[in-house]
Amino acid sequence: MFSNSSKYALKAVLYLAVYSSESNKILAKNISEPINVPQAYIAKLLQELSRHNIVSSTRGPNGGFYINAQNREIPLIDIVSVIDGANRLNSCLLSVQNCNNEKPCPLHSFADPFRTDLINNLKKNTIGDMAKDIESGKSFLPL
Amino acid sequence: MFSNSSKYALKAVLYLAVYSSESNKILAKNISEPINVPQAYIAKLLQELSRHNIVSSTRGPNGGFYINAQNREIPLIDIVSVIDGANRLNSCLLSVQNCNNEKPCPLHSFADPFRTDLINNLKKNTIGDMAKDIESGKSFLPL
DNA sequence: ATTAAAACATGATATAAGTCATATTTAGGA
DNA sequence: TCCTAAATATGACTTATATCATGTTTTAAT
Repeated sequence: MFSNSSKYALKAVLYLAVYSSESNKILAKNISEPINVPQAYIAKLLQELSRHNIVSSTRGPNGGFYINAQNREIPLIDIVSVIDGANRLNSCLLSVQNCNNEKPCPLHSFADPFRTDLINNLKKNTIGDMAKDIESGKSFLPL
Repeated sequence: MFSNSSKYALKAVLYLAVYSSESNKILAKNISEPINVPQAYIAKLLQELSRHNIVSSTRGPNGGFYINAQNREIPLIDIVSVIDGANRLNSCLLSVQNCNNEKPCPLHSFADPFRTDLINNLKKNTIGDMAKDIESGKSFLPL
């Protein structure tokens, strides 16, 4: 579904959304441990997200990564799109070229409502929305 | 979601279910073209499925692969399990260890009902069921 | 029996995904 | 202004997945 990289990126961004701010930046190496992802790897992913203005960062002493008000409004789908490419989620379960409701592959009816709904949720829900869920105890971040 | 190998395997099995029989075996190289999969690769996958009694085969002249009545009753999930392993479908969207309804990850509610549904469908529907759908024009096999 | 056609088994190669390491650039504080 | 802490950029390495190739065994027909 998602690549490992996207999963890591989502976790890291949500961690930042909950625990960081403009006045409380977090180092890549300090994100690594709580979300259980190798630090060099998460650093690389955060750099990529930073380049696309999905997370914020400053270099030098007291620098680090953080989520600002503007980042908070970004929908989750953008994270996945940057890391995995925009159309990874669009392909049919059997990777049949023109699989659609008119000419469905044999598994189309099992999967299509699922994927459509998932994509809509990823478009609708922002980083900030998810952070609120975590803060209110509706959902949990590992570990 | 599925690996390419599983997708190929599913396509090949469904192709056999529609076009083969005990008296009409099909060569690996003749499956390759209609389902758009390299022939050496599909041969390997069919051998694996044959070892697990999901497809039938006989060697020698007039041999080939085919689906018999017993194979026809096998649920689709078995194909995926043999190729991808049993628990690939079970993991949460973020690969959070103990993600469940009590302690859901932030994306749990987006994905869980659908994954459950997909798995149930793969368990419930057999190779024969899918073949019927194709034969009755309810669904289509590439190309 | 001999031969040929096919699956079967095994391993080699290629490509992509994931992980790690190092050097460079930027920014703040002494 | 100089030093240090951090992100950034780049590339090397590792592992998993996908693909290809070759030799071996089984089966049926002659």
